[in-house]
Amino acid sequence: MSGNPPSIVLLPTSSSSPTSNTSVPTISTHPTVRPPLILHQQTIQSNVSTPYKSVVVKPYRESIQQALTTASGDGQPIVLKSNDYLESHQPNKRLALDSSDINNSNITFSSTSNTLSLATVIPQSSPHSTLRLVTPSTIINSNEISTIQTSGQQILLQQRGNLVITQPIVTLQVQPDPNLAQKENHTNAILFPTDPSHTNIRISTTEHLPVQYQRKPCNCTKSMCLKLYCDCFANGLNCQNCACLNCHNDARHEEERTKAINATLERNPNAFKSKMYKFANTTTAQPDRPLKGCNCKKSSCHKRYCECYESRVPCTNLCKCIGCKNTEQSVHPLNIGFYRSGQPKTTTQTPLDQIPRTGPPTETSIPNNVFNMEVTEALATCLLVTGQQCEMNLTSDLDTQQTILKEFQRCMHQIVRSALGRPPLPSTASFD
DNA sequence: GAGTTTGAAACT
DNA sequence: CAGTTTCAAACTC
Repeated sequence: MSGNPPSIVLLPTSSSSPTSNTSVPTISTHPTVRPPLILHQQTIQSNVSTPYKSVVVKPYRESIQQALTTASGDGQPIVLKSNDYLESHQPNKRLALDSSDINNSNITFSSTSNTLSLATVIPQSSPHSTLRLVTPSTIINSNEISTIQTSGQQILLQQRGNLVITQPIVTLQVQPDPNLAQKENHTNAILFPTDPSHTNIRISTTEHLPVQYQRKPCNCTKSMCLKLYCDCFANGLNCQNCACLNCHNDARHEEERTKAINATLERNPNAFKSKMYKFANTTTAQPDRPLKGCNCKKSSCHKRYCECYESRVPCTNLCKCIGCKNTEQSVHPLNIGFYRSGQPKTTTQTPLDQIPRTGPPTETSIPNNVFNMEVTEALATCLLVTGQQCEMNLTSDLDTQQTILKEFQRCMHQIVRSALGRPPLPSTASFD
């Protein structure tokens, strides 16, 4: 590690002042006693969809100790006290930092011997501190700029040890080393052999994610992926595993990328926001999620050329389309705003919650055609999403099964009540 | 896989 | 603001 004090360089982002000049503001942090880290954990929206790299965990206590030690800017090691409370190890827990963490200079990081760690101290009134490891100690290849790419956001460890956060939201997924799982269950104080193969960053894929959570690689040839033509860029993401040519939408062209972001925002302050977002039951524009109508002429808004159609939202009076067939009636309510970013679905609202009540109620019988393809697909979607949420919440297999079964039960009740024309039961589903 | 169509974004 | 051009994705064959 060089003699330079650690510093955090915050590049302008879409959520920071878009009109600020393009020079890079630098915020230096010099933690003295303990890393002045306050992280708030936030629920990750289910539109988190992009590939991320994961890191392998060292034993928890050791990693925290290393993080705290190396994070000390004044060279004084911070030693874990016996009464410091270590948050239980949650290997796949997703934590998010946002720009306020940076702006308040309450993020710190450690980098020494090519390792990167982040730890948090959660202030409490008691004399105990709660320590949370954000990233485990991770060996970084010092020969090149190393990047932890997470959900399209990234933390960039430059060779001098500066930390560049290029997006306001940074999510990190920490993947447990299967070899460690048993040891850590036994005790988190066992030292882990410093085998680099266990600590190198490795890339995981999103193949296990449902299709709607996967990001399609772009194929740009002329825009350098620095125009809104590029879907990656438009979504505020760096290109990754794309087939684009002459791509500048990556960490190596951060300066250009930042300029492009600023230029785009100057032209269109609503760039990088979901355009078609709407809540399922309202057409009211949300304050920072403007509705935008389509302008289709030939597709009848029934092709994916139409952004409304692709977003599975019916066209509204904001649209200027001609010959529109993408109406409230033609868009199945199960699909309304469900798949795309800015999902309206809350943890208590699923596609099945949106099933319209059909037909006149009969007391005990339901129509034969209740289980049509759409209902079946919606049911499958609910169960799939439930499973996905469990996965993201690190729910155990057993609990996942139970949760899915409960969701199935709830869906069946919902379907039957819908078929009988009865109001839906208040949903109590929660996957926190 | 190549060529065409489409509509959003960019440009004038 | 309107018209035109550029672009990348969707679509067709």
